[in-house]
Amino acid sequence: MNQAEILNALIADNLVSDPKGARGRLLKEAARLFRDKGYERTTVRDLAAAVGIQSGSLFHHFRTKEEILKAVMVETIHLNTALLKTAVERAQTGVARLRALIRAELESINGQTGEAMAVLVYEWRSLSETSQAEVLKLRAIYEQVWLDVLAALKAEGQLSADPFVVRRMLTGALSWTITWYRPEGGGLSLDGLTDQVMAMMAFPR
Amino acid sequence: MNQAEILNALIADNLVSDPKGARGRLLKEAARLFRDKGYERTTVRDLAAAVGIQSGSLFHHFRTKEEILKAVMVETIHLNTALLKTAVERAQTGVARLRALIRAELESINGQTGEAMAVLVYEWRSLSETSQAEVLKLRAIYEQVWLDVLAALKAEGQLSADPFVVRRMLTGALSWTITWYRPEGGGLSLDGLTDQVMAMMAFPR
DNA sequence: GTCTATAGAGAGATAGAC
DNA sequence: GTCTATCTCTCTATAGAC
Repeated sequence: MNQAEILNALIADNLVSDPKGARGRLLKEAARLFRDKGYERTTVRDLAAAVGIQSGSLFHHFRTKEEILKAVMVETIHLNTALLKTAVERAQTGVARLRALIRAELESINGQTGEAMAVLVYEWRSLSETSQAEVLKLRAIYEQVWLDVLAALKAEGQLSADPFVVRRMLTGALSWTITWYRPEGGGLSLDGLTDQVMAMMAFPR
Repeated sequence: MNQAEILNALIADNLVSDPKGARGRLLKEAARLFRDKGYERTTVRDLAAAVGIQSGSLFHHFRTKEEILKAVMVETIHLNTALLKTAVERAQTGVARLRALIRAELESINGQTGEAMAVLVYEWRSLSETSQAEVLKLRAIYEQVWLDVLAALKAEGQLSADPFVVRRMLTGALSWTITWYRPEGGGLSLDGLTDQVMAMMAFPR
């Protein structure tokens, strides 16, 4: 399954909105605005204008502004969990699986769906506590993919640090790339960036 | 110079407000509130209540709410640059200097001044562009301390990845600890956490 | 499903008394 | 230097016409 096929399967299962529909288009624009200006500084008027309607019309699709934020986050996790699982299945060795995860997460953050991933990380506090709990449940599935790979590496003796700590450090390091890495810049490619991360990490020999 | 002496020297130079004075107390509370609720969700009424005055009285000390955010950031950089420089001066080898920097930054983030460091990282977008430029100049001094140590390590052949990329990855990884690391928890100490970061990193042998 | 119009709440900031 | 009182603006959300 390639990226487009994964997306289509998720749309068919109603886990992700069709980006061609009204809801999908709004969520895409919302993710971009939330990332650029932050959730609090983005007004419902901004959101409506981005899809060419009046602010009152938004509330036909979503009951509250916060519901939009939550939808962005939920759909982002569904999509990226699917992408992550596919990436890890293809790799054959422990180290290759780790590399595949790093590559996939860098792509999620800096690729087309990157706005939404950044929102997930940096707008967490703007979500109500009940919504946070809901999104956290979905996020746990995503995190488990990472932890399984890291725990296997540790068991093989390829990793000396604690898998939980390693994952958390990588979460911070990889999500932070959105603030400085510019894939268009011609300099470092996503593969090159992945190489750099792997080169930083210790694998006992 | 220990931590208290460094702070006193900065207060004497008017680079950091005395935490016993009105301005210093407000900035301390502001940092805590901005970290917990975010800058946008913290009202001037919240800020005033935290130091026991009415919201109108705030504007005798600061012209705008944003000026408070900027002051938090500026004083935080001054303090932590001084702490970082002191930490690196004490270490004797390249790897020891890197360890000292990691330890110092983890302490800045998770110690007493941690709220302010988190504000610096996560509320950046709330600062006006002109203020951003000003704070960025100060931040560059802090970053240069890191880059000098990493470049020396690279020259020694102790580091295979690019120093700029390594620093950025560490920025993300270390600042992210504020979201999950709980020093009081009894589990991992700051030294233990530093060990984990060092254990993750590759130093060619 | 989108429009216009607006309700209702809360925000940052100001003015003048003390 | 802090108070009370309040101005003005902007925000989210609602109501009802089309």
